[in-house]
Amino acid sequence: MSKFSTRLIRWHKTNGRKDLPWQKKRTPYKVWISEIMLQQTQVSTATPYFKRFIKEFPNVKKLAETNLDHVLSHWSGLGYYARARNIYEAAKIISSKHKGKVPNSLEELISLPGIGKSTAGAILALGYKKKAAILDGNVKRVLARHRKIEGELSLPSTTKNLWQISEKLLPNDQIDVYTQSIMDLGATVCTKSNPTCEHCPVNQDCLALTQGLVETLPTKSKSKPKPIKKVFWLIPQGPEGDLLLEKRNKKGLWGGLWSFIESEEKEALEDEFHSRFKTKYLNLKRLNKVKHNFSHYKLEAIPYLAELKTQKKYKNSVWVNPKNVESLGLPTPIKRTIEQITTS
DNA sequence: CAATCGTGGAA
DNA sequence: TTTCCAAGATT
Repeated sequence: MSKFSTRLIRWHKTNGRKDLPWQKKRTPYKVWISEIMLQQTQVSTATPYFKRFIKEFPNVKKLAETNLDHVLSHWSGLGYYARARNIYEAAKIISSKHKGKVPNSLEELISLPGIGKSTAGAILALGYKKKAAILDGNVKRVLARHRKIEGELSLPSTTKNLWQISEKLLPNDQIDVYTQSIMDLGATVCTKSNPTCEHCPVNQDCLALTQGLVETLPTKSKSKPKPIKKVFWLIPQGPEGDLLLEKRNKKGLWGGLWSFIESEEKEALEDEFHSRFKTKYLNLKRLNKVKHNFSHYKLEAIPYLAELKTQKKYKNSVWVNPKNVESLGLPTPIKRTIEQITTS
């Protein structure tokens, strides 16, 4: 039986994915952008975002020369917006300290914001064909099954163990093909549910398959119930129908994106309104409740449209035509609420 | 170490 | 309908 890596590389020639948008004219820059977009994100979701992003920011220089709002507008709807903030900050660092060239060492890559050990490994292996290990969700699942690693995935000890295995399996040649192959195997064969082990190139010595543990590995920790957060949104509307959005703090949820005035108490929201606008709204219209699931809590928002006689300028705020918000970085529930307004 | 940080699709 | 989780990093 040939080596694990040899079998994977061979399997990739006929079964691997080779036409993903970031695989065409592959460059370290494209590998970097795609790896960030694909963090905790499925290929089908990231694909249209990647195409748009590369078209707008074809290289590090273009990215470094723009502004954060512009970057966020191209990330709107993709989630985990710290990734966009970090990508922009990293681009400026690469531009100023690395002459616009994506670094090719593990230490330099990891020192950049948003790039951890796995993403750095992917950039090295796929972008520079340098021997480096990755450990994403796919690889964790493949290795946990193949080597029968029964510890909970969330435990640092398990992660450490899997890193060692991942590094030990690396081939000396065709590291780029191998890296792509093990990800493809996890994505298409060694899937979390209904894996097709009969098509697996390393099924001969897979301990999970031999011992009937494929369905139970990797071991996942039981998740806690998500709390529900209830908020009210206030949406000032000018006489022409424009809406007032305000920029959220750079840190935290939806950092740097445009959102509505928010409070957990409706009274506090009205107080906020009076202190800021020094006027009474003509009408207060309750819109449909908005439900949204985050990774760590559930949000229920009740939006109120507050019609104003005039629209003045306010700090960190912008009046926008609700039919023309494409250029703004908007969280998905905010975008949906605006659509609710335009179609009502 | 545990919590935080989005979203859409699959089951 | 609800739960789970997908090419993780940061604090």
